[in-house]
Formats: sequence, C-alpha cells, structure tokens
Amino acid sequence: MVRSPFYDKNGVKKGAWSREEDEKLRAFVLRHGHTNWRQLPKLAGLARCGKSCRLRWMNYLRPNLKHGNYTQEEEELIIKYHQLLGNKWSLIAEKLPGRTDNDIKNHWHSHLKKNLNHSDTGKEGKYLKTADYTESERTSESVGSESESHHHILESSWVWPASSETRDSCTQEKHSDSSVALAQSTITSCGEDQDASVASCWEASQEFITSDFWSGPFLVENTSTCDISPQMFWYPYVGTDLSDLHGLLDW
DNA sequence: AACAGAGCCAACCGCAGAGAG
DNA sequence: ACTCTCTGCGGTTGGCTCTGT
Repeated sequence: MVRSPFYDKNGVKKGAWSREEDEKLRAFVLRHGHTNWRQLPKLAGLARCGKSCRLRWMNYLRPNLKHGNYTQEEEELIIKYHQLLGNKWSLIAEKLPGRTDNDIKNHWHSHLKKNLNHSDTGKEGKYLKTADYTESERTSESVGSESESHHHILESSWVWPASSETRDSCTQEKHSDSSVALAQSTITSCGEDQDASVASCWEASQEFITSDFWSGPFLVENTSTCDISPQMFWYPYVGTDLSDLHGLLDW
C-alpha cells in the first residue's frame, strides 16, 4: 500500500511510518505544538524531514480525523464543492469536518470521478453531473453500503491522561474541557469496535504518562509545562461531564 | 492455486504564497 | 525591494490488496 521505508543519501527516512514513529510524532506535537515543522523532527528524535512529519500529522495523526466510510451526504458535498471550486481540495476539506484534502482527493479520483464519468455516458453513475441535482435525480444505487456513518478514528486516536495527578499538573482550566470532549468524541466514534479502540487509546495514553509525557520539562524555550497548542485542542464540545469517560476507561 | 491487471491510498515531489529579516 | 525560509497545496507515484481469469 505504501512505500517501503528507506533512507535517502542525507540519512532522512522516507516511506511508510512505523507505529513507533507515529507515537513519537504524536507525543511531541501534543506536547509542544507545531510551530516549526523543520525543527520538529530533530527535536522529536525522528529521522524524517519536517514536511513528511507535517503530512503525517495532518493526514493521519491529527485528532478527530475520519478515515473511509464516506457518507452519501459527504460525497454529495464533495461533488457539489468540486463543481464550485474545482480541484481546491483544501477548501473542499474545510466543508467536511474530519476529512483531509488528501483523503478527499483520493476519494474523488478513486470513486466519485468515475461515477460522474459513467453518468456522462448514460451508464450507472451514482450522481448526476450538474451541481443543482435534486434528491430524486440521484440513482437508487447510491443508497446502500456507504450510506452508513461510522466515524472511525483509527489508531491515531488518543485520550486525556488517566492519572488525576498528571492531569492536575496541567493547566486544566485552559485545556481540559475541550480535551475531554475530544477524548469522548474519540470513544463515541469507535462504533462497533468501541472496546478494542478504547483499549488501544488507553494503551497509547498510558505510554505517554509513563514516559513522563505530561509533566516533564519542555525542550523548547519559552514554553511552560503543558503548554499545548490551543488550536490543537479546540473542539466544539466543551463542558463534557468527566464521568462519562470514567465508566469507559475505568478511571 | 497461481498469475495478471486494476483499484486504492499513503506518501512523495515540486511549486507557489506568505512572512520575516 | 529583495532574498530567504517555511508552510501548504495539488499532482503524481509506489506498492499492497483485491478481483478476475
């Protein structure tokens, strides 16, 4: 599926990311934010270029990302905005929360484009080409396997630290509500695989905690403890009840 | 069962724009 | 005004997986 890992002449690693690299990058970005992608791999102990780190974070590790399972509504939005904006994938991605430009672009090329082409030739296209098509104009085929909305967040999901001491060491009034909401959204997004996903989230969070992740000194100058980039933690559900999480995570 | 071709998607590359000095 | 650095975007590619023969 992806390029095999290899090192270029400058000793920079390319190709598929390992789980360990993902954890390093995730931990670093959550801890320090990403003010300088070029410096980031050096500080995070990764043999990657900054560009590769940014891409990995933006397209895979970022919280609240959805992978696959496009709903009919999402596909309609993509088609609509593509007709409106053209190949401005980043703009289209802004209209679909949780989707990345890369993901949308891939989905367009592998699924939607050919369906439009089919409809051009009068064959079994899923959607009509015009932007102002109506519900009744869509073919019945489009209703089916992909209409179900499971907002799976894969192994990139993470949760707020389980240890209350660790949590308390952070400036909770600043970050905790939105972070908890984020954790909760992760859990509620797990769908049928909830138990397994929660377990893996839990595992990842434990690794952060045991490595003194939340309370250790920062490497970057002028950053205070737990100075986590607010933009990374912002999530529209604030004020979520912590007890909702306690049950699932056995806090 | 083995093979070939197509499909899919993560990751790379090159370029352009923004901002700092 | 110019240059340099960094970031973000869109196009493209490598290679794994799926499907058909």
